[in-house]
Amino acid sequence: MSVKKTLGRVVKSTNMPDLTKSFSPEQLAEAITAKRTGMKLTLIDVSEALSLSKPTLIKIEKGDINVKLANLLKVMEYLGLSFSIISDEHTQNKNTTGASDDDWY
Amino acid sequence: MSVKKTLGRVVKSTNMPDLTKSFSPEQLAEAITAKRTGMKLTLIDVSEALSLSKPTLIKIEKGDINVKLANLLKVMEYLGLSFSIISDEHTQNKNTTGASDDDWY
DNA sequence: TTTAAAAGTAATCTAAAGTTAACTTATGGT
DNA sequence: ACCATAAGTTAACTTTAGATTACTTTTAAA
Repeated sequence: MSVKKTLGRVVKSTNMPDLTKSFSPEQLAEAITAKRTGMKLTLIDVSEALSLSKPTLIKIEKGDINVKLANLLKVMEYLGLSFSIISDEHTQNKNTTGASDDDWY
Repeated sequence: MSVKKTLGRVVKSTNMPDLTKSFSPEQLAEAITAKRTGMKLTLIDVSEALSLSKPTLIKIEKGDINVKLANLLKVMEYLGLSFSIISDEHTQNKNTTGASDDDWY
């Protein structure tokens, strides 16, 4: 249930977030905590597995952005989380020079 | 052209990134540089606008993950970029306790 | 309601990210 | 070729995120 298919390919499930909507650092923190607890892991579990201190993990899960990107990525990768990039507006200066390979941003 | 439709709904255009695909730090760096140059901004422009040093900006645009998350977010926000979160696998431990509000991760 | 485990906080110290400033190497225009 | 501007590098110094340790608080079983 709740998994919609289109032409045999999974497109969306009701419990999935809208990937076109940008996430705030707080939401990212919430997602990390939720994923970790969902996997029944304690902070110490993650701490030992990644050689990161508990205070640092707590900062990350509190949404504190004064952390090293490398540490955040380590945690996300360990928990099976990744990110995608969104270019906020669609009001770009559509260049005169024809569309190149990666002119979406 | 290049816009594929499935059951009448736009799914993808070649110039748009697949938001369901996770981005690597290198790709993020590329996107930042591309967006900045597309906006005709120099590193010094951004540096002065955000009170960030040039070496730090270069680290960010080189894909160096040993940077403060806060600095990366500052740059992204200034350029109109944001991120969304992806839960990598579909092999979650579908909890016995019924699906809650945000159990997608 | 104890009690143990997990979460969270605080202080100190160290490793490293960030700044500044000067320099070198592209890049593009005239 | 020349010149100006942007990009990138390097070194010395400053700032701060992260580790450690110990402590406090919360949570949830027994």
